[in-house]
Amino acid sequence: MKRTAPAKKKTARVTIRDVAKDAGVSVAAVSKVLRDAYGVSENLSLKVRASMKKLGYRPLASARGMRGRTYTLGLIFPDLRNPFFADIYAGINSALERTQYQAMQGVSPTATALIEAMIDRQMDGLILIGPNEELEMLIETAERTPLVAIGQHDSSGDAFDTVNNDDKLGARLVVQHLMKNGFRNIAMLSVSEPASTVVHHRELGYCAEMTDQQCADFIHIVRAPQVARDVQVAVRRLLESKNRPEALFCWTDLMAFEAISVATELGLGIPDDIAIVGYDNTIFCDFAQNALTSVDQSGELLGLQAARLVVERINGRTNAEHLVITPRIVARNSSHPRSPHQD
DNA sequence: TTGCGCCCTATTAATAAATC
DNA sequence: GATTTATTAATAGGGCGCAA
Repeated sequence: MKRTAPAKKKTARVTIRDVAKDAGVSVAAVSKVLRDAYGVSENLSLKVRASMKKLGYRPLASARGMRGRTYTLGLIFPDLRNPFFADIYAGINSALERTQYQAMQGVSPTATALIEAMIDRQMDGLILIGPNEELEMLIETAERTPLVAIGQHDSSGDAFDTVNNDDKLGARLVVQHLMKNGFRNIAMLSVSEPASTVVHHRELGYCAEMTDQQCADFIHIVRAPQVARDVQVAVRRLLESKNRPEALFCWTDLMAFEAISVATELGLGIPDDIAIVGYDNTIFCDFAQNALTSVDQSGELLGLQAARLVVERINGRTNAEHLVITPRIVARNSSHPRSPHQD
């Protein structure tokens, strides 16, 4: 029995053809208006835009993708809990505001599957934030799609662009600041897994400055998995130990807040019993109960530059740019000089 | 099951038409 | 005649229908 052919699905979607017909111009003319391409009169542009508005036309990303552009960027964040990533996101958004590009986000500590998914969906370029992938893998990805990494210090050659803050300098600034305020026995709270190049650089900076300040004997790095419970256990052990440090440099604000919480629970005064410094200068540093000294690495600027670079890559730039932003310390109560009547 | 050809939608190179 | 503006035809990757 002959099966009746299914009725041809009538696409409700308005296409460039419908717009062209309505405006009385060619589809190519509409395409040019869409892309702000050269060779379109003001008059024609107005006509086309009026028709697009009237018909509610939206360009179809997949169809644009066939010709090489979807005007979509993929952002991959390692997690959503750290408010620092919101600063980066704000920067990316403000850079894209005046462009046709839209950013789509994904969240995964191991970006590999998400990278594939975004390439499958024909994203024009990717911005990876704090990627933990092997350098090899990043380079291989960069061969397939324009790529910019924020927070990746390994030398990538020309394969992809990087945007970083000077993490070694940031850590040095912390040590210098604490020394200036009278703290010499400074421990560092770091992360064990996954160990990104960012963590590594902060540890290097901490060690280098401690050595330069003749305090190499005090160098003490505590590494905990980036899980609230594990951090609390590690901090508690450190603060309860016989040779408790005078100050604790935490590799992110998020860890510093954990440290503040544990210190408070133990009845320790901040900064008289233990000074605490974070990194990222996230909004919660300003809250009175935290008053956390931190390093500002301007997440917004990092995001803004990354977005600019990836669009440049998409437009054909092949040589790499490696931007480094200078961090600055923002002092608050958590690291003020200790009260004079302390021993 | 395989393979051909068409369709989907938007862009672009080549070309034609309009304007100064 | 030169320059600007708009059109036509070719094209992209993958899904789908149809014939072999």
